[in-house]
Amino acid sequence: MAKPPKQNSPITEHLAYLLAQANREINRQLELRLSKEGVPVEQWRILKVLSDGNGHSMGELADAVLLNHPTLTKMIDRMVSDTLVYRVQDPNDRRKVLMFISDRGKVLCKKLNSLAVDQEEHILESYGDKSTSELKRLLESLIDSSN
Amino acid sequence: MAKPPKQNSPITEHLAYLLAQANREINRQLELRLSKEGVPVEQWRILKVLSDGNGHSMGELADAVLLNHPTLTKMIDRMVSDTLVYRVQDPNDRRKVLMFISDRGKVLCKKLNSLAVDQEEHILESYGDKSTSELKRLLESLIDSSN
DNA sequence: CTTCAATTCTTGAATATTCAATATTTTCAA
DNA sequence: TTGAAAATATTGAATATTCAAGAATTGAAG
Repeated sequence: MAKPPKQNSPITEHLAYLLAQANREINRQLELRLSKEGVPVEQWRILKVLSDGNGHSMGELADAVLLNHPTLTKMIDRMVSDTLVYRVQDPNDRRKVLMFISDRGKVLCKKLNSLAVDQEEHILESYGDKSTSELKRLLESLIDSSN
Repeated sequence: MAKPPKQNSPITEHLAYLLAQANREINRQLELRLSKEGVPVEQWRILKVLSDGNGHSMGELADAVLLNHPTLTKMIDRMVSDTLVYRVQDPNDRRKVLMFISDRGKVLCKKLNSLAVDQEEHILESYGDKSTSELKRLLESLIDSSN
């Protein structure tokens, strides 16, 4: 018996495409809210990571906020100008720079957090509690299995 | 009774972050494979959409491949130089440009498809059949509910 | 018909990102 | 202890993306 003709799946069925599409849409919505404070999503991520009050090296930060090093350096330059964060040389390893959040940064971060929470709540409403937590679980496990 | 203190969820728990992280990782893997043919992911998407043989307008394409118009125009310029695609003015609406895939584009697209299929199979292996289809389902539904 | 608004695509300037190279410091082997 | 290799962050040039404006065409109201 002949093989069935291998139908060429449209791009919309690829996992990579669905992820890109969903990411784009959710990110667009988040951007929209954060733009109320004139802050790009990446800066919110940076502030959020630093808001534990500890110093974080640039490399650590770059991993955490999904930016590569040079891009992060330049974004941090802007944030330092805006006095949202500041640099301190790591006394234990002087190759490293430790980043800290400023008081002004903390205030801004709180505002941004509540804008972001707004969005999460909006998603919960339209998409459902159960779907959301299931989706999160699956995404975490996908990320795990990719390492 | 006092409310429990609202603990500030770390960024890694936000849906927007998980999506960005998963997208980044899967995209990185796909890029790696497609780089064997020296083609960026977006160009593969373009070729794949055009490989139905029909003409697609720039606006339609931009939506389909998740690029904004000027970025797409410039990428298409490159692909025209490489004779992978070509432009035809839409006879029914001369504001529009219809994009078509060339024979050379078709040949390349086939090679790229098999590289992409490799990746999907790799994901299926490490992540599982069931999780994958469930994740796809949830992503589709999230995208739906966002419109 | 004519005109004005809307649609579609492209262009050029401003901005952002990336790659490769550099500077500094640490690590570790000889 | 010295010197080479690795790790960390930044810089500058090359590249890519985005925003705002422009050109061409269509649609539609008066």
